[in-house]
Amino acid sequence: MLEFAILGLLQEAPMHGYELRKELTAKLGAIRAAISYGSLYPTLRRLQAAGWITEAAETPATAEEVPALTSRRGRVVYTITAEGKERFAQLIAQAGPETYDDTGFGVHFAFFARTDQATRLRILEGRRRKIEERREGLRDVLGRAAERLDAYTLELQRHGLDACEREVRWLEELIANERSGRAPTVPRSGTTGGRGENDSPPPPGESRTKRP
Amino acid sequence: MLEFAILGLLQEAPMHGYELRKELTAKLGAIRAAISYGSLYPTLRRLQAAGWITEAAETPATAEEVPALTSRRGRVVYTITAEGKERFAQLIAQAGPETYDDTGFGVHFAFFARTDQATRLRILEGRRRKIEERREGLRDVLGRAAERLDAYTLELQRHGLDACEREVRWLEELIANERSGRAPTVPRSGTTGGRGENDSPPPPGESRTKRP
DNA sequence: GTGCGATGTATCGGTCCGATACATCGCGGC
DNA sequence: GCCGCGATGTATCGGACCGATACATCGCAC
Repeated sequence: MLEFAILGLLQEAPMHGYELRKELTAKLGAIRAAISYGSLYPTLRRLQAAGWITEAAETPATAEEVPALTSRRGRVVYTITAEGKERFAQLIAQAGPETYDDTGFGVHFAFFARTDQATRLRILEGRRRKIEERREGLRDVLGRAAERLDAYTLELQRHGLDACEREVRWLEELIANERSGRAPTVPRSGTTGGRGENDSPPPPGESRTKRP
Repeated sequence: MLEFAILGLLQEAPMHGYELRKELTAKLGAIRAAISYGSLYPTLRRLQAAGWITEAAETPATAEEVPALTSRRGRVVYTITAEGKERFAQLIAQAGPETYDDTGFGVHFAFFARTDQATRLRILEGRRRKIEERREGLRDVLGRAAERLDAYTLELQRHGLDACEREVRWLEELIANERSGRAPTVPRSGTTGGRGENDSPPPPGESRTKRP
């Protein structure tokens, strides 16, 4: 999962670890807490060993300009390689069962702009199927085993069931949009925040790269 | 987390591993997938080593009745000890930061029937605070960094923001109920499933033990 | 009689987290 | 002038948990 996210992000621009974590947090903030350095750095090491990324000490501006007096601990900038891009494409193509769990789906969705439409559709439908199964499980428990459980546990299941139904509806909208080639914008019913007129959806293009 | 859940469940009845997993899945189905044996068995080992639980080969009915012909691999039944109950109470009392993340909160909530009211309130408020923070983070990203992100990432954030707002409202209801001493039932607006008149909320008592 | 799904116990490698350590930089307050 | 403090930045270590895998029994349907 982390591997996938890193390869995805580094395609937008080379970055050093700290920056990577910040971007990752911004992009995935909806689905998981900030990722830990205890996972990030070893993963970067692993990706470098595999040849998907290269690491390079940051260039000290114009080299002569900066006096080596302070000798600041160089930031290590990571850049994705051609093999890394291939690897990313390959990871997108093979959507296994782990692609449909909460984290896996979220991460894949976050990089849908780099995913072809057929795969997007496949993933959305796989996720829907998975959530429908969870929903049925919760309905079963609430129906059959309700008397065995205390009021708090039941309330938890009801809340979970609610979330499932809501997500299925969300996915349905996204799937419908996907099929009709529209942008991934789901109509919101005023409940969200306040003003809701700042959307202006861009077309679902694949390109989104920072160019200096 | 697993330790907490196991100690909580074993207070309802002694169980063997497979059964434990099934009950755990039923009780926590709303918040996480089925737990893995790769975590369950080592954890049981650890709990036994610490003295919180005892393990015993299942008694073969009336001993003489059953012929040892088949010599079925005895199921190992785990029973919580007095120290284990103490440990559980202690784990409830000290609600650290990990009590408020998604999984931690869910597991604690599932055992609210064994938690005193003051602690319930504390945990609910801690969770609310945490979700409010996440919500603010998402609003920031959607407000400030919107133009940097693609349409899919934005849609993901919006969906997450929605979920946050919904959960905060849910928690508000639960907190209000808790303060007024009512049962943990949140009014549902028909959206859930179908019939919604089978509630009959029991009083929020602490007792819920299967007695044979 | 035989295959097959549920029941049941168990291990292993790998991913990820949380705590911790350490160093630099810029800024505001004293 | 200088001191602390929060942001920036890299890194490791132990432990929790997962997914795959292995292996054995039981009951039932075909």
